[in-house]
Amino acid sequence: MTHRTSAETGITPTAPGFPDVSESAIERVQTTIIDWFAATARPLPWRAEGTSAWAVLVSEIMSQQTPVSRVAPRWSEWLERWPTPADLAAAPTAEVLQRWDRLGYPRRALRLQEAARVIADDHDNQVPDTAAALEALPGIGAYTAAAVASFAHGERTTVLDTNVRRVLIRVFAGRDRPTVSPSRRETVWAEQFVPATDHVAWNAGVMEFGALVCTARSPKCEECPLADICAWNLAGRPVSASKPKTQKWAGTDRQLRGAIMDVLKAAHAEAAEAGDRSTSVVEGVSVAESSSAADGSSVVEGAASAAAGRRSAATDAVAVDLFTAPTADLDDECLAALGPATSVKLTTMRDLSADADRISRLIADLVTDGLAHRSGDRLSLPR
DNA sequence: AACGCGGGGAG
DNA sequence: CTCCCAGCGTT
Repeated sequence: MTHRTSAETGITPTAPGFPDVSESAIERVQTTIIDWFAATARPLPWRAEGTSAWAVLVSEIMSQQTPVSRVAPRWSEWLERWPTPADLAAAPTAEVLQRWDRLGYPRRALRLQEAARVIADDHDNQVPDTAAALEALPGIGAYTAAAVASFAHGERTTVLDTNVRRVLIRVFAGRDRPTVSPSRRETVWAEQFVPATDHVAWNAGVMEFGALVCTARSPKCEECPLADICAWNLAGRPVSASKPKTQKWAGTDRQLRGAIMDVLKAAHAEAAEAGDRSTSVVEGVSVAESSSAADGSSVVEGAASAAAGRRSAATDAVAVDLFTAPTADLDDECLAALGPATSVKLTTMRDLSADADRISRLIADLVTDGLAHRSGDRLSLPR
């Protein structure tokens, strides 16, 4: 029996935004979602019988802000390469970032390896089985901790991702979309919807329901089994006035950081390709000042040689230069002459003209963040 | 609470 | 083009 307050007792006023909900409505929605999930759940690879808790944890980290369709291939490769936390803990970080591929937010890969080391060292290589213990690990917040505890261990937790929040807000609060991040009050409010039994099916089901039916962009209300009870639908699906402004991408620091990481990965791959097994890698990015390339021609030469890579006789290293030249100076013909690793990204950089200062700052940030390693004027993926 | 952080695919 | 995606950590 759920303890209720507010309307029934008159002691606590119903909080605006997170209204009190009747027991019958809760039970109706729970049953509908759980039945719907049993009938229509996608066969995601990490839902297969026998998936280890570690594999579930990896899937959750990879899925943070990344569509599951892009996660699946990387997830399979990771688990084949690093079947347990100890395997990942012992891996070279350069390889970890390389195999993270283009999932985005590569810092997640670093945090995942850190978590693996904590699990291997402090938890006997076993993924913690409570949300509280999981949340203490690097890169694991409230959502991921609850999800892993529920899906991998069967703990009754409140899983509150963007999908769940949207479903609950629409069905029970009649609003279009949740706020940017869940408040403490919303989290407490959401707990009442998790059933005493079948909570794993509820957690997975309501998340899946938000991903497939109650979607953000074009919700499929015509085929929604909750259409008759959904407060948002019954209210005529009002659209909230202001939405959070979208983040720019072209020309931003984030894009440039990604471009630098691309260069480092390409250099790393090229060094590996060259069979440099003993020293393992030697990659580098040297930041060249562009002031001497005002006429443009030397910029092209420099860029071309950078794309081709440069082999150092002394170390058999591959060096890649990242130039700070204005992209405007590179016409299409010149860009076509560039190698794939550098040219593609640099062409989309709007104001790379900016400055060596900017690139230097971002490189320093990457080193600080642990995404790059600096040795003299050479930059590489971290060991 | 607000911000920074990647990258891609759908509308 | 804009929006959105199984968020987290820092300020």
